[in-house]
Amino acid sequence: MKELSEELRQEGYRFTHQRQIILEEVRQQQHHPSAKEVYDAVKGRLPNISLGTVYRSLGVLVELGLIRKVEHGEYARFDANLTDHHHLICTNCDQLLDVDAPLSEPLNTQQFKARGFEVQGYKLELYGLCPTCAINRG
Amino acid sequence: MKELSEELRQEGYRFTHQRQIILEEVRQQQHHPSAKEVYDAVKGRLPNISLGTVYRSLGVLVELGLIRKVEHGEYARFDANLTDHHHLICTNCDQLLDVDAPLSEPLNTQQFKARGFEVQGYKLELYGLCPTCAINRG
DNA sequence: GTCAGTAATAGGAATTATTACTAATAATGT
DNA sequence: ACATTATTAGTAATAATTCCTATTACTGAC
Repeated sequence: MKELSEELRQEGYRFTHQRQIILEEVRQQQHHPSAKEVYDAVKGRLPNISLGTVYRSLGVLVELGLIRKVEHGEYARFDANLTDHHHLICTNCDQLLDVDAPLSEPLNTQQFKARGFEVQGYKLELYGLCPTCAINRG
Repeated sequence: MKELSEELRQEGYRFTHQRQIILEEVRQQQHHPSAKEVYDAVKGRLPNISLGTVYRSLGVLVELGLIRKVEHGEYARFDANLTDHHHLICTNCDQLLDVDAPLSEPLNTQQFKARGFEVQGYKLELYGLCPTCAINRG
């Protein structure tokens, strides 16, 4: 895996301590943290970090493709899991979970060509019960 | 199709003039209007309508399943097209368009059961070029 | 139709995620 | 080390959405 410093410099960005810590903290969180949650986590290591810096850094990291931004509900969440996976929003407990498996049959994006659409990618969001709620509710 | 008044009463809501007009206006818009755009359109017919009423009514209509809420970007958009369809966000012109065709091969939601997920539904968002931009950019 | 009960509304204030602004700081190339 | 300039901390501004309250107007019962 390429170094963060290299990735940043390649795009004309500077490699700062804040950006390194922020990326580390997003990678450490099991769930998908919001900007505020990243901010709180980083504050333990950089007490003077500002929320604006967190937002800006997260934006840069998304742009570099080092993390993914998941827009759901009232605030954005950030995801350092770059493997091909989908998200499930539990209709019972409202958690956002990784479904660590791509589709068993990859989506054929060519099927939309006949209608004039040139599909480059897609985002699949699943709704239903997470494993815990599925057991508890039968 | 069941009447709006009946749908509302069935869930304990009242049938108001505002709610009827709001539903009509969302149905009339070709694109996917934001709450503010619905508000502006309704204001032509009900000059004293308040933005809060629009938000509350849209929420009720979503709850009744008469319209769909599409969360994308900085504000929510509303969609009265209830047919099985997906949305494409054009990476060139940033428009949100209907792709009036479900998948040629329906998504098999059972494939996630082995991992403990009880999938009830899904939302597919496509990224790429809309027909107009696809032609202009080759 | 009239009336009482109460959900819904208009209008405006409050909330809150995110972005913008600015002087001070620190990463970078030489 | 030094000059350049992107980045930061701190704070103010923005904007979508929700909340609050007195007033209005649906609704069901008579």
